[in-house]
Amino acid sequence: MRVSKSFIPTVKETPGEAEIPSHKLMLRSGLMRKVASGFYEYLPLGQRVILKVMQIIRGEMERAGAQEVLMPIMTPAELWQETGRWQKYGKELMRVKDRHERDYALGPTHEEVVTDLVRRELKSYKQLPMNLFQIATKFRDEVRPRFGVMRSREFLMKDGYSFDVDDAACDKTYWAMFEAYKRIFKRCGLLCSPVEADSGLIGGSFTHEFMVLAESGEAAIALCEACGYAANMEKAVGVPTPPAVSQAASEAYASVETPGKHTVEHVSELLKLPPRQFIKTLVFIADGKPVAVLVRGDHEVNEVKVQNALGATELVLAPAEKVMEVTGAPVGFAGPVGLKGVKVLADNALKDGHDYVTGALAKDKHLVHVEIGRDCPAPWYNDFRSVVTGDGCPKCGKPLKTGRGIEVGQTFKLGTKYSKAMKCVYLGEDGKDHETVMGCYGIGVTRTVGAAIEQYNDADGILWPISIAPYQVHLLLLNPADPEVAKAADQCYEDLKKAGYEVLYDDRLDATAGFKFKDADLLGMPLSVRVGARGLKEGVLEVKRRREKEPVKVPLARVLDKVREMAGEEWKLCTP
RNA sequence: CGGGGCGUAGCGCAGCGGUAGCGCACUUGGUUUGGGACCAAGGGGUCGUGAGUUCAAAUCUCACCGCCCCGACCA
Repeated sequence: MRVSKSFIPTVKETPGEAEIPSHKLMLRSGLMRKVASGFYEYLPLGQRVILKVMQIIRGEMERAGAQEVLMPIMTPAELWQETGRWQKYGKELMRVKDRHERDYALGPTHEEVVTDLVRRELKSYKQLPMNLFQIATKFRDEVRPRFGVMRSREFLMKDGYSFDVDDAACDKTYWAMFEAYKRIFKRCGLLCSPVEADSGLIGGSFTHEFMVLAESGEAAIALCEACGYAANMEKAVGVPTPPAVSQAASEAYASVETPGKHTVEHVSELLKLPPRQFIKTLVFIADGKPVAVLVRGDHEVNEVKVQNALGATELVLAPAEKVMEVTGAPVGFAGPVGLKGVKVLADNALKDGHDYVTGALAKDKHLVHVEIGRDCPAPWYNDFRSVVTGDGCPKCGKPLKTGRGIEVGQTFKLGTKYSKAMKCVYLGEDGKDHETVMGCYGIGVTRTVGAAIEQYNDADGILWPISIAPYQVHLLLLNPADPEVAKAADQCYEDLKKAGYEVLYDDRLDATAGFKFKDADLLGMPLSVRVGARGLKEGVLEVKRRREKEPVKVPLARVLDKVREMAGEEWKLCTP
């Protein structure tokens, strides 16, 4: 493609609306433009990247035995009512009415639609397994769209759904999809790790999120570099650092004055005892009932874990008045000793410690030398806290790291949740009806593009992995006014195309060499070939990898070889 | 939905009661051409919308709309 004939509106200055690198660069490099908050137009370069990601996904899904279909974006309300999600999905579900006032939802995901399709066609176990996917536009009316394509209201998603005869068969499909996902992201050139994630209240199911590590990621994760364990913070388990005191206190607990000190930090300073020796007591309201959760002073309560353990549908931190009512003291002085009428949960990390400091259930007072079990009833121990840096890996014990990630895909074993609600059954060998066991598998296509940029950029622009780069080679004509140079560049363009490369040829007459270099860095094609009068005098062109600082001078006749060699290096980075 | 910020030329911004500005981009001509060239001449605006205050509003007041950030939320 000749730049002179193409629609690639690059801009020098970053539009004010963009905050994170991928968003800034997608606008600056002319990949997309915004129509309204959360809605974007993808321009030719952006669309090429999207198509490449889609092709990789298609290839791997088919390789793993899934078949592509296309379902409607607009879906009848009745289907959503069958599973209760017409209500449950809330405002995020975009709803529209047709001229007859019938309700529809613009699909945010397609479990209902695909399950309806399959139940209508599925008769016998002989038709299973069935694994269908589509790549289509999805709508989610996000409360706060942000970061460009990272959280938009309309986006491209690959969504796949599998139907199996039983749990074991579903597991097999699940792991096949899991492997396919690893290959997909690797082929896109992404460093991506599957992490265990919270599966909410759906019992017996499990799920993995595929995370691209990036500062700007919205999800917090914990990972072990030693053994590869990785989990979403909602789910991650850590081996706590040892307790401050491992010997039981010999003396009875005693009250100390701690006027105005209502945080662990402040009391810790006052008493000159480490936060690890504290019991932090938080009061929550779970489905209307107060519960107290105890964690060590250097730990934080993980609300998702508490909620799951209680089986509660709603969990909120208790307001100050409620804390007063339950503990008889203002916020900051709660403790387990003498606490009555409340269910008490304690994090496992408290189990091995002794001689704790805790709130005294009275204003400006704390207790020291507290022994759980001696001074208060033994609470319900479980994992109720979030992993912190320094915790040990639950698998290998090495230190865990915490970081942030962008969720580009998720695999989910659904079980019979939808097949039961929608009666998606098949006739088994035994002559009886059985519910299908389902899995669902999503990939945010547009988000994957953003994540790639998030992972690969520098001060000058994007560094595309070759597998998803809009073009593989960026050819720069540096002296367009010089007929010799122009001729050589034209020839090079033809040669590269003939050799099978996708070439973006900057043949513009009105742009200076410097301008073209800047554009090339911004656009980020993995390889560039520079044709200039300077080099031509010596009979050479310059070939450069975007990731390298300096170009390599190559004799005219050897340019194709050099490009092939460098392209080969780039492809290695995208090969599973 | 709560808190904060911003809407002035395509983009980035200044102006903050008295004639609408700057840089980049764009058009034309000329000189240039290896890291976002230079000179000259141009084109482009109901200052987000609507009310109000005032002799006079981009500027002050109110309402609405839009956009961005933090939070809540995210099968």
